[in-house]
Amino acid sequence: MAATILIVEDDPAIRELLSINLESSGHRTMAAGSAEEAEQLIQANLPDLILLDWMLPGRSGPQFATRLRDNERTADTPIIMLTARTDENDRVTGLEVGADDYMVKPFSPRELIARIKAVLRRRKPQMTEDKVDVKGLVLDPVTHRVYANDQSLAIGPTEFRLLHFFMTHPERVHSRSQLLDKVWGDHVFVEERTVDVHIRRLRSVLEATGHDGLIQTVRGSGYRFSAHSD
Amino acid sequence: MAATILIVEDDPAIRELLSINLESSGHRTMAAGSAEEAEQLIQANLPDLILLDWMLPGRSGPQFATRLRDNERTADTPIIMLTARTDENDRVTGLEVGADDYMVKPFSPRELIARIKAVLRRRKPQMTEDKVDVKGLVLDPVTHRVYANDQSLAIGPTEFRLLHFFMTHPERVHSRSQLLDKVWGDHVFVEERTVDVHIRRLRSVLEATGHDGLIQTVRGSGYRFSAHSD
DNA sequence: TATCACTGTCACATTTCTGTGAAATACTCT
DNA sequence: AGAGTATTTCACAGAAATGTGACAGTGATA
Repeated sequence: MAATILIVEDDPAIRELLSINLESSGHRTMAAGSAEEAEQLIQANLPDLILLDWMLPGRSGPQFATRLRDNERTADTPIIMLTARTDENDRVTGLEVGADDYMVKPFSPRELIARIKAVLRRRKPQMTEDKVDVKGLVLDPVTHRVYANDQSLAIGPTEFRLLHFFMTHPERVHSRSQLLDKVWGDHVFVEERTVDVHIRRLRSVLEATGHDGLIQTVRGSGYRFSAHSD
Repeated sequence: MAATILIVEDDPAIRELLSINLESSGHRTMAAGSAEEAEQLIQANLPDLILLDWMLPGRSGPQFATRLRDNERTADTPIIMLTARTDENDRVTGLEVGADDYMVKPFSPRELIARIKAVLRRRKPQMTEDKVDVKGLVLDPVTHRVYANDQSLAIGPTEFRLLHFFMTHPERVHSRSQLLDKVWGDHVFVEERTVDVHIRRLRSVLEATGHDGLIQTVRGSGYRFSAHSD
């Protein structure tokens, strides 16, 4: 579950420490000393998770978190807040502001890694290696295979990612642009109509076993993957 | 099943004793007196297994083990903990922390060798001397030979290692860079496309008996060795 | 030294996948 | 029904990934 993690922390020593720890456990890191710097980095490359110090020069951590939440592009990027305080109120504020978790310094690298893992599992389920099974349709990220009732299906790379995203985020409507962001990656410039075509391709693969009904069109909004017949 | 074993132990006498014992049973050894020293050695040369003393100057054994587990590069290097204590709690802590086995000093060299063998068998299947057999394709690490339906195949060293790795880690998709790490060794810098060429060579050897179908291309991801026809 | 097996890399061939425009079809509302 | 969208479907050209054969360098061996 290698992820790209953005560290926002003004103390260079702590920044470096975090960076080394995370890198050594297989993540990629980006580091920023201020909110402004962080925004630039995010602009260039959207991270999978953000570690945000409570105290920042200029804008405060919670303020910045709010801003990230309000921005569509970063609205569902998980945030873990770091703070030196032990005040319970901070914890509340932190979570209110949309942080996913909260860590009090000093903390062990082990705990940090564990929390990151937990948060990613909760917020970015398609990054894990768990098998997903919906109504006899099974997708296994490890072997990179898709089975419909134990029969293996031939599926292209994009359709595989698309299906994986759908299966890990079922029962909810995804607009075409959301799908482009999540499945193609943000910063990718393709026509929205392209999504339709891949939906079509995915459906025709699933048709063989009748699983194409799982992908529903929500006219005017996008598509939904749902186990309920309608 | 000669392996490279790193001994991390602060008492020089015990270190030497272990080293002699292991060497005499065919293993290569590296020795470190502290966690820091150990890290340097690991950096230079990744061992196949680590013998880790419970008590170390500076960082404790379990702490170090945790760190090794968190680091991607050493995450699946087996660890055997050594301790003077007999306290059952330690055993639990040790295993919780990710150690593969646990030995109470003093122990017989015989027992040590046996445990090492057992752990390697469990964690590094491609290092054992067990024959692997998939669908009539038999690889024998001891004689360094490959048979397809009892007919011996001429196969080069790299193809042999590649096939061995595949056969001991079947069904799972391996990216080109993972294969380079595991088969060529980490720290080796070669083009990713080189993997393709060796896959080609391996396939053409297996073609004679139709076993080439076991090696599957997963477009966009890497290769997979699979017994399932598809 | 000559020979031989093996390796890594490259260039080119082949296969497969992708995104797009356009036409066909479906849906909604008046 | 008919106009006005929104989606589905198709075919295709360009792009990207993989397969393949050749080659030169290396080291071992005779």
